[in-house]
Amino acid sequence: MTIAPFKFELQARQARARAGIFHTPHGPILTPVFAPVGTQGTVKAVTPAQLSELGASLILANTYHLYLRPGDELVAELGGLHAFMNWSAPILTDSGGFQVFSLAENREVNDEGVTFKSHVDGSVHFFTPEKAMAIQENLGADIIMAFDECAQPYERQYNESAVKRTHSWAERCWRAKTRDDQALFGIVQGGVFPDLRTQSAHYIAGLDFQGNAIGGLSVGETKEEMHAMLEIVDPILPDDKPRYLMGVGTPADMINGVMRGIDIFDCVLPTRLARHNAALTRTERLNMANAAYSDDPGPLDESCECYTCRNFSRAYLRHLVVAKEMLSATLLSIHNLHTLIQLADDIRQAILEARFDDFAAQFFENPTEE
RNA sequence: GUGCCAGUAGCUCAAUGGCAGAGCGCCGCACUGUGGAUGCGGUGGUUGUGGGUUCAAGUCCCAUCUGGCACC
Repeated sequence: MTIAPFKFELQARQARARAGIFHTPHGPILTPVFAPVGTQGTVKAVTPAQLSELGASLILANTYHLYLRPGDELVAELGGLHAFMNWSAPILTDSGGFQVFSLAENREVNDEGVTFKSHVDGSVHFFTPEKAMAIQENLGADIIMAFDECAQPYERQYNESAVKRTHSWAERCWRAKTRDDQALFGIVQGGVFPDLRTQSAHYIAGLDFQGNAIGGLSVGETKEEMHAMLEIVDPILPDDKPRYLMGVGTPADMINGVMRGIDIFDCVLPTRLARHNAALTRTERLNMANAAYSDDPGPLDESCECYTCRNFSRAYLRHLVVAKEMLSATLLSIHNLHTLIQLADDIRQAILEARFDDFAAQFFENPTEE
């Protein structure tokens, strides 16, 4: 594995918070960054052109979903994921580990890999670390993820064997990787248990990935538990590699994450909530189905400069939501993504200008949804 | 005009003479490496109207109103 096109350049730091640039073959990622999720090769309800306008610099896609449909080999034949979905900026593919455990049925795990039934058609499949690498190489994202075992996302069991398996799989991913134009990130697991997280962070750090991720958080544990795990893991992971907190989160989660050394975030929340009628601001959620907005002529958020807030009233958005018009998902997705992307950018500027402490303090002064 | 059928929640409909309910809607909540999904909670009634029988009537009887159908 060579490291050729990838370089993480740290530009500024304040306490544990960092601002940097991660260079990839499809351009730089300015961190901290929020990555919209486009599981099936599309950020739902939003066009690539709209994503660009939002300032998205990195988006996610998913190995499990694209392998099942339309198939990674087809994507490769059609020129890879960037060409297929017409997105020329960086892409990260998740390995499918999480989905195998959260979506697939009848899974059976052993040290070799995972057998599972497709949630699409019930067909049976077998994933191994090597297979997850091969699929991700066919897809061709800039950042690819190690295949991990996310220990029963909704349980809180002390699962040391799952952590050890994740380590062995991480090493197999590292060995199986063949392309040098993709960065491979390892994933720290260990649930809410300090000793497992410590052990996992040391192991993953030792494999010298081009970036490191923290998985298995924000799956039902408390905020205190999540923060504690980040504080344990952070000093162990190499300082000169980007750190990615998988699946997180809300505006407050992002600030809390940056305070604990995180550089990259992704979350389905802004786009999922948009499809479920909610608008996100930095401090609250507005349920746009609420009758209270039926005659409200103002924008979603007075201080927001997104396309939706510049052009549409709350009353109109509420009408679209109640009438179940598709445009409601698009306009709310644009707003919600803007909220998080802009927040990441503001955090970055604050770090670069050495005022992130004040920024965070000011944020938490106001009541938030937490 | 005569006969038959039907009137129960905003809508479509349940309910042996025995606590008037469901689905949808409406109001609200949840959603964190995405199933445009789903789950949860709440609001909701002079049973068309007026009498009567009965311990007890949405239910049985009488009258009446409205709608539908059939026949003159």
